[in-house]
Amino acid sequence: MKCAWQLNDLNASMNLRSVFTAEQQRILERYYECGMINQSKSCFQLILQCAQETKLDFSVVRTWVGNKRRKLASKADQNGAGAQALSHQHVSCGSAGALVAGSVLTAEIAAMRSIQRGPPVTHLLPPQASSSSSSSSPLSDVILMGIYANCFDATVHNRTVTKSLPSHAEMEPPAVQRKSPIIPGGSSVLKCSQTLKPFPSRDVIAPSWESPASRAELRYLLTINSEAPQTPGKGTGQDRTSNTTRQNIAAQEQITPRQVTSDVSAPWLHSNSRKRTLQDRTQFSDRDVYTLKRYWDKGMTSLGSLCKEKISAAACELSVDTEIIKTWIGNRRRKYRLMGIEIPPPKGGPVMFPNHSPLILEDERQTPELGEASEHNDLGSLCLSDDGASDLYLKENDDVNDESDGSTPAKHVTNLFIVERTIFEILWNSCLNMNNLPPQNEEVQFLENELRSQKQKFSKLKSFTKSLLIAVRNKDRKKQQELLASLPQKVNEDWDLGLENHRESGAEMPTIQKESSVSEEEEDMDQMRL
DNA sequence: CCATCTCAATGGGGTATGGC
DNA sequence: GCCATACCCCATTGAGATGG
Repeated sequence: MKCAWQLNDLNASMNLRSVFTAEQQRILERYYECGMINQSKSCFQLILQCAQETKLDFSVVRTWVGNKRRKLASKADQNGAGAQALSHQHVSCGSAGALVAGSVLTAEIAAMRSIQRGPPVTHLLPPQASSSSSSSSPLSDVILMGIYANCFDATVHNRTVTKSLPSHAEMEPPAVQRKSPIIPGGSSVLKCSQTLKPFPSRDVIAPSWESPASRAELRYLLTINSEAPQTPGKGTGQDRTSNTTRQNIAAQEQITPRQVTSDVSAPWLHSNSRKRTLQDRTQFSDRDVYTLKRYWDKGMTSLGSLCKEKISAAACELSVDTEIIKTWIGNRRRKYRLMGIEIPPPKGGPVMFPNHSPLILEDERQTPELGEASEHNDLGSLCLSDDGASDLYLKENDDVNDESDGSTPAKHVTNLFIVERTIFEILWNSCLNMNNLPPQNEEVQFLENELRSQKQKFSKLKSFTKSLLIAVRNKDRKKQQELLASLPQKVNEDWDLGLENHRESGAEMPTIQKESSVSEEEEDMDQMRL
C-alpha cells in the first residue's frame, strides 16, 4: 500500500490520499460487484474484509465505496440510464445470488441451523430487530444465530473486546469455517447474506457483529448472562444502549427462540425503506458525551486525518468504532453551524488529559468544557449544552462577543464572565438535580464530584474576575499583568496562547479597552452577585 | 396515542488536493 | 489536465424520548 500519511505520519495533513495498486483496485472492484456497494453498516463486514485483504484502512475502503457509487451514478446519468446502473448492481447481484442461493447454503450452514436453532423459521433476534421487517430472512437467522450463540459462549468477551472491530474470525460461529477472503468463492455465511439480497443496501440487515451498538447490546447480553439478573433500568453509563433497548433485550432474553417467528416472505426483498434495527443507533451515555466533549475541546473537531489520533483515542476510550466518533463529530459540527457557533479549528496530535477518568475531577484539572474557555471557539462548546438555557444565554451575549476583537483582554474578560455565568447555571442546575436524586448511584457521585470541582473553580474565577475588573476600570496595567500572571494554570495557558496568536498575526500587545462593555459586564456581575 | 424533538446514521454534492 | 481520493457540508431518515 502506498499511503502517504503512513510514510510520513508526522507531516500528516489533510488530503494525503492513498494510491491504490492494481491489485488493490482489483480487490475493491471485486468486493463492489459482490455487494460492497454502500457505506452503511450493512456493508461494514464486507468493507472490513476488503480492508483486511487490501491492507487498506477501513475508512479508505469506505470512502472508495462512496466515490465509486458517485462515479457509477454520474456515468449512469450521462448514459441516460438513471439509476439503472446502480440498480443493475443490485439486481445482478441479487438475481445471481438468488440463483446460487441454494448452492451457497451449504450443508454445514444447514447443519448449524438445524443444530443451533431448531425449527427453521425461528431465530434469536430481538423482537425489535425483526420489527424492521428486514431481519427475518432465514439466512439472517443463520448469521445472527451464530453471532448470538457465539457471544453467549464467549465468556471472555467484555467491553474490552469491542475496542476494535472484531474480526469475523472472532465472532465466527464455530460450526462455520469461513475462508478468507470470502468473495472469490467458498461457502461463507457472508457470501450467503450478500448474494441472496436483491437490494443489498439500506434495508439489508447487516451481520450484526459489525454494529457498534449491537456490540454494546451483545455486551449487555453477556452481562446478563454471566451475572445475576439485573434490572434493566438506568445503567452505569458503560453501556451505549438506551434503557428502552435494554428492556427490549431483557424482554427478548425471556423469549425462547421458538417464540419468535420470522416472516418467511422476507419483506426486505421488496422494501426500499431505510428502516434499521433498533440496535443500529448508538446511544451515548452522559459520560460518553462528556468524554467526547472533552476531546472536542481538545481539537477533535474534524473528521480528517488531522484528528485521526484523537478520534482513535476517543474510540478506544469509549470502546466504539472510530466511525461512530466521526459521526458524532459530524453531527456536532452541524449543530454548531445551525446555532451559528464557530467550529473550533482541529488540532493535530494526540490528546493529553491530566487524568482520563471522568470520575476523578482534581482541583488542578481543567473543568470539562471550561478548560479552554478563553479560546474563542470553546466558548461555543461550553455553552452548547443540551439545555436551552445555556444556548439562550449564548445568544444573549452575541452582541458582547461581536464587539470584541477575539483576542483582546476585553474579550477574555467577556469570556470569563460568560464562563462564570455558565458555571453558575451549571451549578444551579446541578443543585436542582441533586436535590431530586437519591445519592446512591455512580452518576450521582459523578455529579457530586463535578459539582464540588465546579464550585471551587467558580469561586476562583469569580474572585479573579472581580480583581481584574477593578484593575481594568482603574487602568492599572501593572495590576492587570499581575493578575494575568497569577491566572490558574490552564486559563493562563490559553491566555498565553491567545496573546501568542495575536502576536503572530502581527498585532501589538493589546491594552484592555472596551470600557463600556466592561461596565455592562460589571453590572451583570453585580446582578449575579445579588 | 399522537405530535414533536433530538440525534445517530447515511448518501450525495461540492471541492481541494495529489498522483499520473 | 484529468482522475482518484479525501474531506466537508447538507438533507434526509428513522429510532427513541418526551410532553400534552
